[in-house]
Amino acid sequence: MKKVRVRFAPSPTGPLHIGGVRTALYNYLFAKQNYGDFILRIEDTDQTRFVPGAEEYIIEAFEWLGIPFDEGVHIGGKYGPYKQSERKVIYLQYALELVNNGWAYYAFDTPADLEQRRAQAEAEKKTFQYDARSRGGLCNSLTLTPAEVEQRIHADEPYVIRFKYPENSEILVHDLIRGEVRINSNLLDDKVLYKSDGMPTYHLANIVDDHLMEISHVIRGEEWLPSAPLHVMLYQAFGWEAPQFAHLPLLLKPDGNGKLSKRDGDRLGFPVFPLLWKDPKSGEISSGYRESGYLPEAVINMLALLGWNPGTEQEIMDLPTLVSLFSIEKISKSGAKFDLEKAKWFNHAYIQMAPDTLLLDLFQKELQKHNIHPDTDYLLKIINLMKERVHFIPEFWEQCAFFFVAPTDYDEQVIKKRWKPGTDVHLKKISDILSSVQPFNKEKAHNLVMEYIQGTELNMGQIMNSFRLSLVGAAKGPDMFEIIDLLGVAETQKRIARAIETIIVN
RNA sequence: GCUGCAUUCGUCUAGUGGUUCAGGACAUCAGAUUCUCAGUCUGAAUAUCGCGGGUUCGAAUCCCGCAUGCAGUACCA
Repeated sequence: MKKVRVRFAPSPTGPLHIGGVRTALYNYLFAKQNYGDFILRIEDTDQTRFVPGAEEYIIEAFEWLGIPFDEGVHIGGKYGPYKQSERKVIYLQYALELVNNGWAYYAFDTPADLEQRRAQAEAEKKTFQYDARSRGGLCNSLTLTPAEVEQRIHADEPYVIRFKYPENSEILVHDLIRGEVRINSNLLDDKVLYKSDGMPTYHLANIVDDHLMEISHVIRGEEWLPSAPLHVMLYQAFGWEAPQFAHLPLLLKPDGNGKLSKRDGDRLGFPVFPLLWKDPKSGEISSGYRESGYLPEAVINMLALLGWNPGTEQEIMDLPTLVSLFSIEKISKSGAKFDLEKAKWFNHAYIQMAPDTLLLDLFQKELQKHNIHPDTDYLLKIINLMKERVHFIPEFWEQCAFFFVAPTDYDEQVIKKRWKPGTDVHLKKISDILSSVQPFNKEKAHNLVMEYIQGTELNMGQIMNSFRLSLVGAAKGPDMFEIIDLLGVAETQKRIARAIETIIVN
């Protein structure tokens, strides 16, 4: 059997969309399951859309995700180069081969000419299509004499090479996900294969490269399905064996039904890109999963299940597990909406499974942003106490800040509800009780404080919440005596004193 | 407009003619965890399988039509 070789082929026109990441992931899973190769090819045949930094972004994104390539622009390989602009020289000969054997032709119509045709057709409520019916009336090597064609080319007149569809023939695309898709060639237009700027279009380049790189399976987004017949015909025209095709369903926006777009993310509060991206032209910033505090394993797991599932009830799966369970047959046919809540749940689950050393590293980076550099042991204790409450890495700061900085202001709602005249007296007493526990022991302190509260005939919630307010600044956080244990009795007493001083009840 | 693809709980989905008046997960709601918030645990509610016709003893599952949604329709990928 032929070796499985798949490719992920983005064009460097901006940051990598999360849908693209999923496409790449499915390619990777399929390749690895079949002991095949996973290749990164850059499709930069449109020079006008080139965006600096995009290629580096793509590579960095996969590094962060932990999805390695076997061959690609950044690592080379036997089938290089892996960037289409560097393969420029090879495409013309293939385009010419098609012209010579009658599968393609030169066309000299200018964009303006065609635009006019389209406008005219529209005025007549018709649609213009460059196809078997219209090509006889246009300016190309089918209507011009060979001498005229040669003369135009010699005069450096701009031209394109178009594919010549056979008239009225049924084209069959076999798709691994959708089964057989049929379309009549009359409905298709003679696509440009080779542009007047000397570059191939996607259609030509992708067929030539896939063939030369011995790609066995083309797994790509559904948006390519309409041009799949062209690709099938191209393989036929070259006399090459076509790879197998699988067209993936789209990733949809959470509200409405459209395709998930760049705008949706920041509008609805989740990233659409793996890494933060700053547009080099506009300076516009789009958030990334990495910077938003997602763990790459969680992103992969969540993405894998958006459009595929193993058919069992298992939801938490790491990369190796996904590799072993993946199958193209189980990919669903319809689009999947991104679900922020589920993503949150996955990330929380992965934070629970993450090794302390990783969490420590991530936590330290968060703290560095606030110029705080605490002791490692102290951090590890906080991580163990707090990790089950965090969904995203930045919460290690948002929810744990009070372990490093004493509160300066106190939640008004809580003051109003819990801080009554006399509260200060009780807190001072608790402060004294804490001093009496030598050495400090959280169970013992807990018992003594509870005993005291019972003696006061006061509601425990009242006292404990004002106490909490003094240490945390709000009515949230883990067990009070765990906090005291970490903060230390001296710091606790300082905070109590400060709260009493600051909070004055009328 | 034309062409193609799709259509099961709010969301992701299981299900491939019969122990399914449809199972799981997220979200939601309730209870528990005797300071808070979060988390966790337990439980509950939620889909007549887009609609209409067939085929069959029997259909979410097969066929046809319709509706809706999405994609494509560039010298972009």
